[in-house]
Amino acid sequence: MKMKNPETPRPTDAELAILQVLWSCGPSTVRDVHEALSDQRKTGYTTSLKLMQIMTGKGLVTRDESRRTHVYQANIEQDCMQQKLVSSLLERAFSGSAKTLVMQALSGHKASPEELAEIRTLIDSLEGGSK
Amino acid sequence: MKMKNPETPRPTDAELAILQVLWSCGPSTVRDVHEALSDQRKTGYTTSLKLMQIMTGKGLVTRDESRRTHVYQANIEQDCMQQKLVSSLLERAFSGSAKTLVMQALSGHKASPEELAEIRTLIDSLEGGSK
DNA sequence: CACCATCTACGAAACTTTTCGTTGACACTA
DNA sequence: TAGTGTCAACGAAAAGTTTCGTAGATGGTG
Repeated sequence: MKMKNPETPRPTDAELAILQVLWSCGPSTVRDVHEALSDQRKTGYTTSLKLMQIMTGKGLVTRDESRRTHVYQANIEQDCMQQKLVSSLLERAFSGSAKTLVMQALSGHKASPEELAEIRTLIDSLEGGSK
Repeated sequence: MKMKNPETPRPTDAELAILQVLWSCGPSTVRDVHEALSDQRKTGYTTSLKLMQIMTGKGLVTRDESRRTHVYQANIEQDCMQQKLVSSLLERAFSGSAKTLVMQALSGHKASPEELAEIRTLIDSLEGGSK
């Protein structure tokens, strides 16, 4: 077991798909994850296994090896990773302008009136807090 | 010159950095782009050249070869690419929930009151339009 | 013209990502 | 206990990305 960067790296697409499963299903075996992804990804079991081993090395996930069938879990909160990914995209494609990113997200994808109301509430609190 | 996908692929990080320069500076030579990136990227001139040649093959950029020094320009609008990237992130990391993405973007990065007001105006128009 | 600077093209090396075949260990069961 | 099935580990192949060295062409200068 080797220690790497204290900060977890940006996951690749395939790795992110696995994290999504771990976030939504909680600690899971390779078999569980592979089955959960079987409709979106038509790759073999050992591919999922290999990815999860690599992710363990990167610190993206941890695993319980106490039993023969290892149980994996995400090593970073979903919120935290989402924050990382948004920040990264913001820097790489939006020159840091959160406004532009939000406008693109809202104008390109329909959100329900309820969701829009929630966002409005957040904006209210941000404005209020900064005053 | 070979035709590829009608749809431009998602650019890599290095490619996106080059697109940023082309968007902000307009049509540019390899030399121009390389110098513009010289403080963020400490790679050689031929690396930038190679990337831009690859991007030409992918359809991300086009070039004017009529003179010895080729002039490159982005083959996709900045808005359009931003839309693609946000959509991609939305699917890969947010299960399609624009609301969650927007909330993460706004709560993690401060936007000015003016920007918040603009976003609010957009929300207003979205609510009005959907009614 | 001969030299020098700049540019494109080509190819290869290093690295990362994605994929899977094979092997050996382990557990269950007939 | 012998057979069957599942699992982790390993290595390697395939594909994509990033980097640069070198070569050849071109244009300008003395």
